Amino acid sequence: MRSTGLFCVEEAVKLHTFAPSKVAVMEYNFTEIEQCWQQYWAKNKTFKVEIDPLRPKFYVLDMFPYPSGAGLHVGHPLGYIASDIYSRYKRLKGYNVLHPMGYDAFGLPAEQYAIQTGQHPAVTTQKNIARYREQMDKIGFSYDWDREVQTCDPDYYKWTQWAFIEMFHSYYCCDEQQARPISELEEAFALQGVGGLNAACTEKLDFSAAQWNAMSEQEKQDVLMNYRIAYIGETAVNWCSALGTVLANDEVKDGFSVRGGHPVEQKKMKQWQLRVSAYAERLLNSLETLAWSDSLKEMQRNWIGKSEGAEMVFKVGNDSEEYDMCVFTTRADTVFGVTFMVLAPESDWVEKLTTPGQKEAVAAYLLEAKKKTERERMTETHKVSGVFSGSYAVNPFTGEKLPVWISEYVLAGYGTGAIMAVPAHDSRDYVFAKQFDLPIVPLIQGCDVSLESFDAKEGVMCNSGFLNGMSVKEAIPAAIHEVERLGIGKRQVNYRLRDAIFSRQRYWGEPFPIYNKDGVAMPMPIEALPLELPDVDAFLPTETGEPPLGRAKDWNYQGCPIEKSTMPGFAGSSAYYLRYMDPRNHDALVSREANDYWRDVDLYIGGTEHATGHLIYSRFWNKFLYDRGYICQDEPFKKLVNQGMIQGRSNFVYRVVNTNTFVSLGLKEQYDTTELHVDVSLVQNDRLDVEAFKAWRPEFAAAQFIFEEGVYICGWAVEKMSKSMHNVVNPDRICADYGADTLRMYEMFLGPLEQAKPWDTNGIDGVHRFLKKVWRLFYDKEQYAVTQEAPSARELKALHKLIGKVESDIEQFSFNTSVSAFMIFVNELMELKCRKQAILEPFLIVLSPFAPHITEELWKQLGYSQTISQAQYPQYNGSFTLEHTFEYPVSVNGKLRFKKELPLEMSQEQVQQAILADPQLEKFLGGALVKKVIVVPGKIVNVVC
RNA sequence: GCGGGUAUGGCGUAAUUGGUAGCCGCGCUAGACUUAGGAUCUAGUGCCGAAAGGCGUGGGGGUUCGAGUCCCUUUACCCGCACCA
Repeated sequence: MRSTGLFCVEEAVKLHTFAPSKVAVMEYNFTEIEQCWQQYWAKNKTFKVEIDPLRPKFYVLDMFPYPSGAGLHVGHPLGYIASDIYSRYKRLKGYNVLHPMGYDAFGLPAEQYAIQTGQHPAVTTQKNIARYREQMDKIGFSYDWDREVQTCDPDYYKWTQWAFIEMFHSYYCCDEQQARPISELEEAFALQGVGGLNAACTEKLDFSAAQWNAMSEQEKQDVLMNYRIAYIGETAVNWCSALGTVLANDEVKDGFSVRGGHPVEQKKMKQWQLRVSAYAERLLNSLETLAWSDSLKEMQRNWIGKSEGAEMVFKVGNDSEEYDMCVFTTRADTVFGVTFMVLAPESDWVEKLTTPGQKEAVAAYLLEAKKKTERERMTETHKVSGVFSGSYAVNPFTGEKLPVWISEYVLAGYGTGAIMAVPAHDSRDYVFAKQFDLPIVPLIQGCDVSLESFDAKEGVMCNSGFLNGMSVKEAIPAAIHEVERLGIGKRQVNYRLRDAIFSRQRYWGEPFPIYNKDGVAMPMPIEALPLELPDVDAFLPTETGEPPLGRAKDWNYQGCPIEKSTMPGFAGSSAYYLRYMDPRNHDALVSREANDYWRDVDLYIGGTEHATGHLIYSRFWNKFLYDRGYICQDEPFKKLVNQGMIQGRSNFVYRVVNTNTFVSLGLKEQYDTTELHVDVSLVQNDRLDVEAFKAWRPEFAAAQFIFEEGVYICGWAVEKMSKSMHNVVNPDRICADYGADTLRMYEMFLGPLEQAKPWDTNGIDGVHRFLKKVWRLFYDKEQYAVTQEAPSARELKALHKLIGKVESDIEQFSFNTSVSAFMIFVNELMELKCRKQAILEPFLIVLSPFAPHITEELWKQLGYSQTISQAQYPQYNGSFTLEHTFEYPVSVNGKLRFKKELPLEMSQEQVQQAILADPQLEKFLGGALVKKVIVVPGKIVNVVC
C-alpha cells in the first residue's frame, strides 16, 4: 500500500527516526539493517499466511533439510534463496504464497552419534534444529514459521503412522487402477473366492469362496497380507550388517550404504514393504504432466524401468519329473535361436531341477555365489561363471532339447528369475555360450556372430520357421501373437521398480503402529495414534539380535508385543508438503478445506539426489491418498527445479620437503614441495594471511615463507565442500562480513541455478559494492538526496528495460542475469546522477526479492508505512511507451557493413527505400548497381549487387 | 555398455533465441583522492600486431547472405543407470 502524497522527503526522514531500531543513515550498515528488519518481520509475523479465497494461491516449497551436526554451509541455502526470491516475487504479484519450512529430523547420523556418546537422538536433533534455525534466520527467508513441522514430533508422525495403517487397510485394484479398502476384497473372497479379481499381489493365489470361508482367522489374515499395500513379505533385501539394518534400493550405491559407506549384501528376509510396484504404470504416465527437467524425468523412467515383452512357458524336467517353467523375454522373435536356459542362483527352480548327478557341483556353485558380497558380484561382471543343473527344457517351437544352467548373471528379482538364452542376439548369453561351448544360432540374415552377438533390433529374420522373411519389428508382435494362440504364454509388461522395503532395525524412526495379536504372527494395527517412540537404555540391538526397540520396558499393546522395527527415512518426508497446508490439525492430515485451497506444490526446489528416492515415494504416497479420497490432486509437485550443487574451493600451501618453510605458488616449481590443504578462512583472494596461518596450528607457529612480490599466493582446486578439505564456508561468516543481502545476491550471481559450481568468495566484493552503490543513491555525502523531479525519457526507458528483464528472468529462474541487470541499471543511474524518487521507488520493488533487508530500509525512507512485501506490485507500464525502433544490420553481398535504425512499423518497401537512400551504402557498393534488396522485418537487410 | 548434459577471455559467466561474440562481476594494468584502506572514483583489459589489419566460441565438415546458436562427425569432461533378458 502506498501512502501517496502524505509523506514528503522531510517526513520520510523524520519517520525514519522512529524506525524499529536506530539505523545509522550515513553509510550502508547492513548488520543493523538486517537485524532490525528480521526482528520486525518476526514480531509482526509478516509472512504468516492463511487461506484467502479472494486471492489466488501459490505454493513454493523447499526440500526440508536433515539437521546435521555440521550446520549449514554456504551451499545449502542456494535453493532456499532462489525459492525465497520467487516467493517474494509472487507475493508482489498479488498471490497468496504458502512458503513453509521444517525438518526431516529422524535419521541415522543422530542415532550413530547416540551410540557413540549415549546422548539421546532427540536431544542432539533439537540442538541441531536450533542451530539450523539460527543460521536460516540470518539470511532473511520469508517462511511462515508458524507452519513448521518436524518429522520426529509425535503430533507429526501420528500422520505418518496413520497413512501406513491406511495402506495396511487397502489393496490395489488393477482393473480400476486404484487403491481400495481391503474390506471390499474380503467381501469378494467370501462371495466368489479369488476368481475374476485383478488385484496387485505378492504371489498368485487360487481359492474358492468355500475355501475362503473355511479358513481360520489366521489363514485369512495371511491371505490378505498377500494383497495389502503395506504388507509383510519375504524378499531379497539389502542387508547392511555394519548398520544392523535393511536398506532400500535407493539407499544403496555401488554395493555400499549411502549413509556411512558400509558394505551391503543380499539376504532373504521377512520385512514390511509398500506395494509401490502396483503404481509403476501411473508413476510413469503422469510424469508427462509434470514440469520437471527432462533429465530428472528420464532418471525416474529408468528407475521405473518399463519393458514390454512376453511371458513364455517352457517344459522343463529330467528323468523323474516335468514342470512348466515361465520366462520373460522382450525378444519373443528370437525363440528359434534359444540354445539353453539359465536360472538365477536364488531361484526356486534350482532345487527342483538339479539332478542327483549334478547336486554336488550345483551346491558348490551356490555356496561360492552366496559368499560373494554384492560389491564383488558387480565388479566381477565380466567374469563368467555357471553350472549345469542336469535338467533340460524343450523349445516349444522347435522341440529342441535345451540344457538348463545356473548362473549369477541372471537376477532373481527381475522377471521370473529364469531366462531363455539366445546367444546370437544377446551379448550376455553370447559370452556365456562361448565360455561353456554352447551352440550359437544366428537368426538375422547376413549377421556375423563369430566374434560378438548381434543385439540390434533390426534386419530380416532367418532360421526362424514362420518368422522367416519378416523384419525384427514385424517379427516381435507376430511371435507374441503365435505364443498367445498356442496358449504357451502371453504379452507381459515388466517393471524394474520394486516394492519399497519399509522396515529398519533402528531406533530413531517412526515406530510401526502394529502389534502381534495373541503373541502369534498375526500383525494388526494399533488405531490409537500416535504410538510414541519408547525410551531405551541403549541404542544398540539387543543380545538376542532384536532391534533397539527390543530394549524398551513395558513396550506392549494390551499385553501383546509391538513391532520392533521402525520406519525408514523416506516415511516422514513422503507427505510433509500436505501437512504444511494444515499443520496443527488434530483430526486429519490435512482438512478438506485447506487441501482444496492449497491443492499442490506449484514450485518445488531441491537437489537431484532425491530423484529415485523421495521423489518416487512421495508421488506414490500422494497417489495412494488421492485414490482413497483424502486429497484432491493426483500429483504433488507441479514444477520442480533442481539447484546445482555448490562445491568447495580448496586452498593449498606448499611446504618445502623436510623444512618448515612454505613457498608461494608461483615459485614452487623451484623446490621439492608437499601440497597441504589450508583453511580457506585464512585466505583472501588466494593470498594467505600469514599471521593467521601461524596461529592456526602449533606446528606452523614458527613457519617461514618464501614470498612472491611480498605476498604468499595459495594454490586452489575445486573439491567437495567438506571439513577434511578445510574448504567449508559458513554462511554466518559471510553474513557477518558482508550481510545477508550480499550473500543472497552473490549466490544467485554465481551462475545458472541448475548448474553445479564451486563457491568462490573472491567475487563477492562486486555484489557488495553494488549494494553500497544502491545505498549511495539515497545518501549523497551523508545527505538524504532523493528528489521529486520528474523522470526523463531516458531514465524511464532504463527503468522499464530493467523491470521487463527482471520479470522474465525470475519467471525463467535465470537469477544470475537479473543481478547483472540490476548492476547495469544502477551504474546508469550513477552516470545520469539520477536520484529521482519516481525511478528509485519501482527499482526498489523489483530489487526487493533479491535483497529484502536493504530495500525495506530504503523503501521506508521513501515514505511507505508498511513493508513492501505487503504492497501490491505497481506495474509502472502506463506512463511511458518504449520506442519501437530496430537497428537493421545491412549486409552487402553477404558481408555485414553497417546498422541503420528505423521504426519497426515500416513496411518492407519503406525499409528498402530508406536503405537505398542511405549515404553509407555508397561506400560499400563500390559503384556497382543494386540488383536486389531483401528485407527480413525486424531482422536484417541484405543488399545484393 | 545405455541414457542425459556441458565445452565461449586469466576466472565465474552473457548474447535480443540465426544478426557486429565477450554484457555484468572478479582479477589484472595505469591514474586520481587520500595522516595507507581489504575504502571510493576514472580509464584500459579476448588473442597476434608498432599500426593498418588479421585471428578468434574444444576439433573437423555442412546448411545459410549471415552460425556460439541449426545439421553431421569427432574429442574431452561431468551426471545418472548398469548382467533388468
